[in-house]
Amino acid sequence: MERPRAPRRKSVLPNEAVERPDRKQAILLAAERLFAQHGYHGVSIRQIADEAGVPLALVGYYYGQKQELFHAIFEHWSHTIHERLELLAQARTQPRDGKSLERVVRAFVEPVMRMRASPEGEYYALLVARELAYRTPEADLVLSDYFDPMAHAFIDALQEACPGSDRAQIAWAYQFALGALIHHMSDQRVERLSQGANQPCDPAALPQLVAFVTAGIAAVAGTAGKTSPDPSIKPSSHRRRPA
Amino acid sequence: MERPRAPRRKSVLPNEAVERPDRKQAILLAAERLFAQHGYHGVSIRQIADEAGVPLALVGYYYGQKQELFHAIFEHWSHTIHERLELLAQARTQPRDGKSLERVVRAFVEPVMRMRASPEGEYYALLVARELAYRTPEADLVLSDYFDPMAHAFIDALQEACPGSDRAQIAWAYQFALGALIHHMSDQRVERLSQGANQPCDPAALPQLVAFVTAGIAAVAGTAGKTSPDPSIKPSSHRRRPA
DNA sequence: AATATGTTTGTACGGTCGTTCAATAGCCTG
DNA sequence: CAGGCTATTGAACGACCGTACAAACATATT
Repeated sequence: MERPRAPRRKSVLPNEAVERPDRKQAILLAAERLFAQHGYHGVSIRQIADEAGVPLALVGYYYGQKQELFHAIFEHWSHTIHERLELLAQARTQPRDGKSLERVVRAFVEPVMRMRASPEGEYYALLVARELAYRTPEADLVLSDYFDPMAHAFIDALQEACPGSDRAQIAWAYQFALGALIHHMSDQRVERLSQGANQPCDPAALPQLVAFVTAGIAAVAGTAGKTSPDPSIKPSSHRRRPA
Repeated sequence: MERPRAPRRKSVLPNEAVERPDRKQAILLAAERLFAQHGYHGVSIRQIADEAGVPLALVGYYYGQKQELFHAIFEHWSHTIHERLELLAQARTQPRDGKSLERVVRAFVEPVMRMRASPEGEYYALLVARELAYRTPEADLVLSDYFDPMAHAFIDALQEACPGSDRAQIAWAYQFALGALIHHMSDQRVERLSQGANQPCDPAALPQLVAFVTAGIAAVAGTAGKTSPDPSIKPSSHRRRPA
């Protein structure tokens, strides 16, 4: 009855040098690339099989239904989420000072930017950016399984770094920050709009994004940009003050 | 040969009180809603026809190919882009002062937020948020036709409001700001993540988003948050300075 | 009444979709 | 060699897809 979902790859290894190509992973990579480029409904299993260079039926053999193949992509990258959480935990152990907020923001932004180094990471980032915007129950499931815990951890850390801030406000700020990050990952217009000055994958964008998000969150949290233990700066009201 | 694309609605009106429902617009509204919810490839023409309460063939009669129907949605809302550009032009006539940047940001954010008042506007905003992330040639065409001119106008205005700023940096900042806005329009997780405190359409989010984007752009532009003619605040270096 | 023009429909074509299944091939264990 | 297990394959199923078309209908003009 049950489909042999995850066939083990040679429990003992007699002649590993045969170098049989890993067709299962080839399917996953092809699916990742195509889903990222054209969306879930824009890609057929036949296209995925062709892209991976395997016969059609092999896709179903390894991953079952189309939706399970889609889910397997996120499962395959789930370790990156744990890495982000570890980095966040490290940032949280640092002593509270004026740079706490920026440290949390860096833990939020930098791992994602690093992912773009490899083409597969680029495709995965694009996939996340695309499917986060959907409101289907399927996407919602992936979201709550993989991304909601991380979001809560970041919101908590941001609130810690912005003393006296309201959690609801921080939740708004997190939404805006996530939007800036996600759209940066998927946007290609910046080259056109900057008249060729900016490249979509330019690493020079990282400090700009960190500065943008840090200042934005600080503004929403009602601080003047720096926080806590420095009493020489008073946030006056809780909106920035013009001249 | 030619398909009668836009049949005129009663050149003379003999008995207007017959109240024949506008089926053509019903199709457009249904397409808008379904495309926004499930994406272009996730919706069939038959679903659209059912949702609109018209027979299948009527969709093709009025709008031709599926892609033309999709394009018609953006054409239907193109007036909102002109309104945003007018609002921006108004903001640009104001005298240059410390609030110039915030005025431009408001012209950028407020019309979009107002669109959410009506359900159709909500769907259109969702549709834009979804299709902007795509990299298909079709989406790119819609983008460059309708949204690139507006983006250039806003980048110019932002640079004006941030004296001494680099246009390439402003282009990055615009990308981040657009991401924050777009994701705010399409996100529904904020209710979960704020533990019920924030509603997706809460008008209270507007000042938060304005504050976030204004401070973020100012930070990227290298100013301390306020700009120009006030010499009492010096931007020190071009990164915010911690305690 | 006859005609012209635009609107509405049922129906059907060829094609692609996701999924399934029986059959084959390779390999390790008896 | 026989057996059991996994991997692999081609072919086919029913369902749905986008599109087209000719007939029926309504309305205004001749």
